[in-house]
Amino acid sequence: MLSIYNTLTKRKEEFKPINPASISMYVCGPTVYDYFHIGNARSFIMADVIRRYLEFKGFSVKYVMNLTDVDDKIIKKSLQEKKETKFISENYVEAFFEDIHKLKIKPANIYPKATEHMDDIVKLIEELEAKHFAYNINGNVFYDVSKFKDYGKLSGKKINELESGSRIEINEEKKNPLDFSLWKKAKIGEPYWNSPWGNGRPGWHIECSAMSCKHLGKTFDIHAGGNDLIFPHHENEIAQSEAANDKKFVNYWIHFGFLNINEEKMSKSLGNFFTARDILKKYSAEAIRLSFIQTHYAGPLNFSEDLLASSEKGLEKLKNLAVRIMEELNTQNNSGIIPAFDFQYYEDNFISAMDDNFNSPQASAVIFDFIRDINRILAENNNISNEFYQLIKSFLEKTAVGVFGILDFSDYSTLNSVMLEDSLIKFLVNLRIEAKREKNFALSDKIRDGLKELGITLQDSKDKTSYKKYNLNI
RNA sequence: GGCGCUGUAGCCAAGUGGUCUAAGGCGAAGGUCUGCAAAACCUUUAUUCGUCGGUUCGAAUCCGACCGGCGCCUCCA
Repeated sequence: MLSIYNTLTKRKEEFKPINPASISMYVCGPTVYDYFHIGNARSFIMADVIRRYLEFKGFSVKYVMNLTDVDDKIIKKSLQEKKETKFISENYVEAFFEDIHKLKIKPANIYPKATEHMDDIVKLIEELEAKHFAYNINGNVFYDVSKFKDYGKLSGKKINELESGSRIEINEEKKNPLDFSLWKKAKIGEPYWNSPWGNGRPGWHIECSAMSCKHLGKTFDIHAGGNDLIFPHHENEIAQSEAANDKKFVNYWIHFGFLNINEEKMSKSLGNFFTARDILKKYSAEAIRLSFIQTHYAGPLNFSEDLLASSEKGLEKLKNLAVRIMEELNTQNNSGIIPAFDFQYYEDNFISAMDDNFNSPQASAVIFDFIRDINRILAENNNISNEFYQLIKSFLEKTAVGVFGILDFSDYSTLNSVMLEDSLIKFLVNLRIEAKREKNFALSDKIRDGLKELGITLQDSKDKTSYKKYNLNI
């Protein structure tokens, strides 16, 4: 049974999909005014892991991630760089797709853009206006928070307490300081769209209500995003959607913890800001993913180069086993033994960890236990049948490859191929074996060191020499 | 001021009433194997879970106080 911690109820709840044949999941995507940072990457990767696990469980998932391409920050950037907003947003949309591809994030089914849903947005605001949840002041339309009686139910905030917080900027036009913009009147030089209230653009929250409803329906299963979106963004989405539709907006709210640098929130102003793009220049996507997977999604994550380096090392174990499997599977051995090994035990443990609110750190521990125990079996037995290697592979295919995305067997599939490069390596390896036989260790070491410089590592075992090519992804 | 999260080995990090004399990764030490390496395996590395009390047959896990760290309430994943 899969249980999920729901921010709305502050409890772990059994996951009951509206329609088990197709789970509806919406994740808040980026505002495309810059390359996304490593904190964004954490949310995107953990949402990806959740999505992959739901698919592992046999669900089909309709996964929607919005791209916010109308926004103050985009306008600001366009003024700074003296380029059209459309140019800025398109540029960073492209960069976004490049980065998530590099991070091995499965693409969403739909990436709706705000600029392509203006009709839906305008229609939603009109509905809110007709139901008296919205008011128009000189072309600026606001949501009247006082009309929505459940306001604050997600974030646990109360309207009167928020007002006394006094950190809210007073806007003369608003009836209540907490009221938020649904439609902003265009200023000179800003991009605008036509509407019943004049030329303008949508407020920040309305696009998500409009687009999620359009693509997933008035009520859908899962809505996920970073912790800081709980208030006001998600709170306001609920207010808009439920006021307009008279239906519960979302069944399960999932929120991701922050990524901190030196125990502090990463932010541009603190100067501890890293884009995913920059991190990817130095560390593999798999190491980034494993670093995140080894911390629970809801808690804070202390990010550092040490963390990535330690994940990179941990990954070696997994890769070494994968290489070995692929080598063995390239030989024909169907007559060997099949050692006793309870694959089901590991799979059951993996599932029960992930079923418990996606406890990926525990599930990753199951994979590492599996690797250790399999390596022991491989060390203790000779002449193992390919069938056994196939079973190992299929466990890893389901877990490390399928759910976590930290391994890709296709990286190793050409390892023992008949390609020229491999033939040459084999030739040198055989030359070295001859040298070793003649106790000419100076020559054998020279060959090994020479290959090492080219990124090829040799490993001797009792009866043969295998090799490993680094930088396979590059 | 309001709301919420958090403090577990050298580092990262699960576990939230008994199977915990506490998983997993990194690091460190020793060993097996090897011409030497590498890889892999084995052993060791927290009698203890911020501090002090309480509840309980039993607590890292519940309650209270205290000390420390962080976040949200304003754009933010």
